[in-house]
Amino acid sequence: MGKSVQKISEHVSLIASKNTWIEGLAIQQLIKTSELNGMQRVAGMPDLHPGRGYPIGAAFFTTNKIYPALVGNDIGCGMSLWQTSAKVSKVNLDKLAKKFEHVELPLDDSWLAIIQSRKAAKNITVNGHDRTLGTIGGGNHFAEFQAIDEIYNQAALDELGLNKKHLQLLVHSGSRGLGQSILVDHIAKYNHDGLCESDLGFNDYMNKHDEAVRFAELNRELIAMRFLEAIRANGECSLDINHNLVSPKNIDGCDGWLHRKGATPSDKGYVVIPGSRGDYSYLVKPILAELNDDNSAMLENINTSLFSLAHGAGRKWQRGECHGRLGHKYKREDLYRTALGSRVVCGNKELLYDEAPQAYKKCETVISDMVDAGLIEVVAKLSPILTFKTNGDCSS
DNA sequence: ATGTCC
Repeated sequence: MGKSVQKISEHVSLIASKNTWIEGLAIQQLIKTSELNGMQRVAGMPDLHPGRGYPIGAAFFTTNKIYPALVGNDIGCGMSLWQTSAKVSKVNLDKLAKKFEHVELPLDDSWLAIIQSRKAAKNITVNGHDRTLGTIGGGNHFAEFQAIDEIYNQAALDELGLNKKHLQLLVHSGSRGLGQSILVDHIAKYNHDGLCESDLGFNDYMNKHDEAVRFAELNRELIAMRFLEAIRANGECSLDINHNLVSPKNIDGCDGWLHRKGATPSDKGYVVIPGSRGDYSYLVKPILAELNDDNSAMLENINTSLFSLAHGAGRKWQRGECHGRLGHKYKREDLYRTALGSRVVCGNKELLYDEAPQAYKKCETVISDMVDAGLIEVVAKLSPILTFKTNGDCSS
């Protein structure tokens, strides 16, 4: 179990076995970030990869101050899983792939009432970004129909109300332009110095941050609703977990702030760790310290992992270099089907290559690292059926 | 990541 937790320094750990490939630059960024003022502990997840200055796939625990730049621009980004009323056995891939022509446009006026009531219910008062509600965005964001492929813990699946016969819908998106504007405003005022709890801007950022988290949750809800509408099905949300956020947390008896950047919380119940569009995703049950207080080694792992897990398989290749690496071998048409037989809807050429399965690690290695570290139990394996990225501009 | 950078 200890083999998949690497101690990089006194307060920097990496949840990954020696065999799991992690880019050197990402480790450098992890160490650099650990040297920030007030930083108590840093934990890299097995999907750690380089970001813009700060790594992605990591959790950062500070006391007395927060670093909004560590959360990044996509405040509240996360994953939600919906069970649809549609049956897997009735899926016709050709027909299914054609049902999403309008899903990336702003929601039309027929959604106005539901948007207003859901905003009010979630205490979202910010205006000016409503046009992005219900839209997926770019990068690694997606909406993916999946089937439960293999079950390892039927009781857990029952607890979640999940049925193998039903088509599942996994949504990965965030707060779109809202989170971006909050970070840009913050950096313009405070640079990368972070904010002490006593600073005037602290509560202002945290209030805006918390609202952006709720906005991102609502965005995923509306994306799910419009995809369900597109296939004329009903659905129920099984889980919704944010992986980009900062929240108060007591760790090892110490009150502080836990920043998660591409790090899935392990203290919020069941989570889905998605593979690339050509790989399986895993529904997992985080193992809580309380359940293992008879096992000090496991407890220590849960603490050193900062109550966090990987948020995906992790990039192997940088964005932007994928077209060059794959272009000579794969034509554009080759990328609309995956090795698992699933389909891809993506109208943007660069995105099609950037998010190719080859650009990501095998999700199984990331999962087994966390199993070996005693952090999770795998509940079920989900296979992709149709991944929607964007209808996009087909000329690009 | 971004009503995206040229």
